[in-house]
Amino acid sequence: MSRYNPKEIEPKWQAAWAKSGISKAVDFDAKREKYVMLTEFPYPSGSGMHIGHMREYTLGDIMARQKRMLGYNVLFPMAYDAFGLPTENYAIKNHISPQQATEEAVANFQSQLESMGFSYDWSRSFKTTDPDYYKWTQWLFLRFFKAGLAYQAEIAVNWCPFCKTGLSNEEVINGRHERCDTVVTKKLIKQWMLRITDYADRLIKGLEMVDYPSRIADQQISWIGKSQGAEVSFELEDQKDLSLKVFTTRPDTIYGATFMVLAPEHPLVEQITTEEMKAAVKNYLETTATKSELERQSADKNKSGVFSGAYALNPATKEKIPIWIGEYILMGYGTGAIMAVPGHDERDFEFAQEHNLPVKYVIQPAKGELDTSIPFIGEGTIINSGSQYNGLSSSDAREKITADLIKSKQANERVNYRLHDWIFSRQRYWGEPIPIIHCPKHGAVAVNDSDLPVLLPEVKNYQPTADGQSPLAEISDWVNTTCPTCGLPARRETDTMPNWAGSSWYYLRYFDPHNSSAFADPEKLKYWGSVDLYLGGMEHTTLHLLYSRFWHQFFFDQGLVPTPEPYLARRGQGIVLAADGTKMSKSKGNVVDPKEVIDSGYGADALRLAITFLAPYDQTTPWSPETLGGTYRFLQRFWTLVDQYLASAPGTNGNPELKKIINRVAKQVSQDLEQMSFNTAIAAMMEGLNALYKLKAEDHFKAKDWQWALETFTKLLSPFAPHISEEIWQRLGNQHTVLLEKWPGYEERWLKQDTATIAVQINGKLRGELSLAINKNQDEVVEAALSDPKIQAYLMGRELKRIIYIPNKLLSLVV
RNA sequence: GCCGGAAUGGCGGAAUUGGUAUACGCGCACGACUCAAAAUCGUGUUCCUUUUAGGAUUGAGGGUUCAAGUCCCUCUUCCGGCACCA
Repeated sequence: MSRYNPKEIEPKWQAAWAKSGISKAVDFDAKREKYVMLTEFPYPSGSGMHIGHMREYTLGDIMARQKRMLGYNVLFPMAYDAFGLPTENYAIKNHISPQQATEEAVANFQSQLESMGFSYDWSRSFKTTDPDYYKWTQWLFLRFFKAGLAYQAEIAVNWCPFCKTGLSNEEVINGRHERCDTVVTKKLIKQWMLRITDYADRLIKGLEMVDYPSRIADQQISWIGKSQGAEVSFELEDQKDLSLKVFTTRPDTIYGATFMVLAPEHPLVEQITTEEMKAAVKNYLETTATKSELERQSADKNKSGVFSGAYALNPATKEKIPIWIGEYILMGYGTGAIMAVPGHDERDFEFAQEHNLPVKYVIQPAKGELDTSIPFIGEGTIINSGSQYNGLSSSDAREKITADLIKSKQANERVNYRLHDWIFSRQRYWGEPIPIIHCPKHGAVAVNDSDLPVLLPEVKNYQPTADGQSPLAEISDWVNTTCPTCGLPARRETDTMPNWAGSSWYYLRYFDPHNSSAFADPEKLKYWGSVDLYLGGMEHTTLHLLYSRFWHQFFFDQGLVPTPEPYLARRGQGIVLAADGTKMSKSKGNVVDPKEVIDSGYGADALRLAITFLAPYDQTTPWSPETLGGTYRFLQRFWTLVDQYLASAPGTNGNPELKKIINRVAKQVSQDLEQMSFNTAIAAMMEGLNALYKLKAEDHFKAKDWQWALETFTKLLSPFAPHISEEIWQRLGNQHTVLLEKWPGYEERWLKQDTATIAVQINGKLRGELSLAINKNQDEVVEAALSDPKIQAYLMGRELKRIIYIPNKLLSLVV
């Protein structure tokens, strides 16, 4: 009798698999179908990974392993996304270099991943910080630059005072930097930008050709925030040479525009403010400027404002309307100015009340009275708007008024996006240098492709500076260079790329990780194509996932990749919370370290099963150590059953029950894996094992199919718990690995039952059960039911009105 | 406020898409083994009652149907995303 001891068998098989290279993907393999399975590559931070991170990797590993058994040429790689703020901040805190911090973290991550037994093709691994890799990140950036999609602009960016760097909109969550939780301020700096807004429509449309869950697609669509409307010009009363452009989705309400509001940062504020109002406006601008983004958003949505003293002319009514300045108008959206229609917009209504401005209603609800104590937001019938529009429905009026304004050249159709261009520079050390040289004569010039990579110099001092300059600016022998165009002295760009740069194209590098003459060989790009299944966190939906789709679509347009979308299917796993239902975090001390679980004796297999069995993969669930006990017991029970079998004499009898049990499990597990219903697949195996135990208690391994049954069960278990499966497979007398065995099919003939349990309902209530031979017809079943004394009692003296029979399942009698 | 998702035993969760609600696991109870405990094995476990039986039950209320966790209407709560976006 042997004991199940994961500590002994797991390291043994991990070493054996590494040696035999069973996880290697084969380029251009013609024999088998290919399958590209990706899980997001991790950011190697100092604190290591907890079991929550392992959920994604475990699920990916199960899928990859099963696809191999189904005969696919599986590409299942892993790499490290090592540039970026957390590593750098960690290095600063611990007084080590980011290079060293990265190396240590990667070593730790690697050993964590290996201890889980994941079947990655490690020969395709890399770090985004490898010069061989970021050479191509820089090269790809220059494609954007040469296509005019990377440009410099001086804008007020989100500035993290802790990390001392500018951030993209996507990195600011509730007014805070998503990496360090510091409240973000605004700072005016010259930034590199990527024109992601050029791809806004494509990013929405592209979702139609991929299989993403609706919550992911919806989130991207609402982040892009497309809205259709018109840009209307308002003339200024005293300065006829100037006009004020506003964006509106409701041109039908233009007759109700009784004032205008500009964002405090609007460029026209200074020009239009009258002498008398100068002091008040100046005062107002100063107060709003000191507020952080968070304060400005959360200050009870107040409707503060100041009158500029100037007036505009409403193009529809030709009336003179006052121009105000208010912080509820955002410079970053539309034109940074609005026509205020207090009768039909809640915010404008509040502003009008606050500052005693007139309210005019131009739409009447189709039903009921107009309530003039609140704004009316809905659709209805036009009133007070000139004879050509009055009486029209508001939607018809919207079209007609827009058309008329366009005809008189007072408006244009316009589509607005909430998405902004991607702020792409960081004033930090630990990132890819932006491969640009600033020449006094030629401006920003691309580094020659042949001079790539622009190596990140190793320096002693890499702390961020408060003045908005990257620490690279202080390294004069690196900064000073010559212009690639004219050879005159010039300066290197000192900003670096955000950590989203390297991750925007890494999946392409897996296809050809060691190529030194191209980011990937076009033939390999063609062979591997797109990622078939991409598993990752929901938190990346509007960050990495959106960014990398944008890069890919641009590459497609440039002819660099053969596919229009990078990821054919995306699935997002749910978060594993701590046992108390809160988020696992190092500061709370509730993090569960996979290594500790493994070393405590449960082993990787039981942990893999527990993570998977916990709940549906896409559901956020608290971790439960008790589940781990359950999955360990399950493995142990399987081990013991095999052990008992090996100690028994070879069987000779036939027993179809074995065929039935195993076929049932094979069917359930196969179907569940197809639908990624991992938890029920494990439940099916547990049920199967229970049934095997019951059978064993009856026949004591006398049946001759036990060898086949146990082997098949091992195959089914192997994607989930590979170590124990491999060990048992060998103990059952097999020489070669179980991991490349053919995935077990199932035969329907074994799944057929010879008796059916038929539920009998009377007036919708369950009143009895009949155990009958299968496929009886309705009359036979009714007859059987009527002869059942229990059912007779219920039918006594009542008339049978209706009979509904669902074959082999249910008989419903209505009396 | 808007857009998604969810609510099922003491707990995590099943339910072939309208057909026997509570699979599987945890926990708990009892029993076996043991000097004892742990481990292991076996049995039971939705709730209520007047317990050879009956009744109720999938967040609440209504509806459709022979039949509803599943479909329709109204509402509550929770989670995620967006949010002064004109």
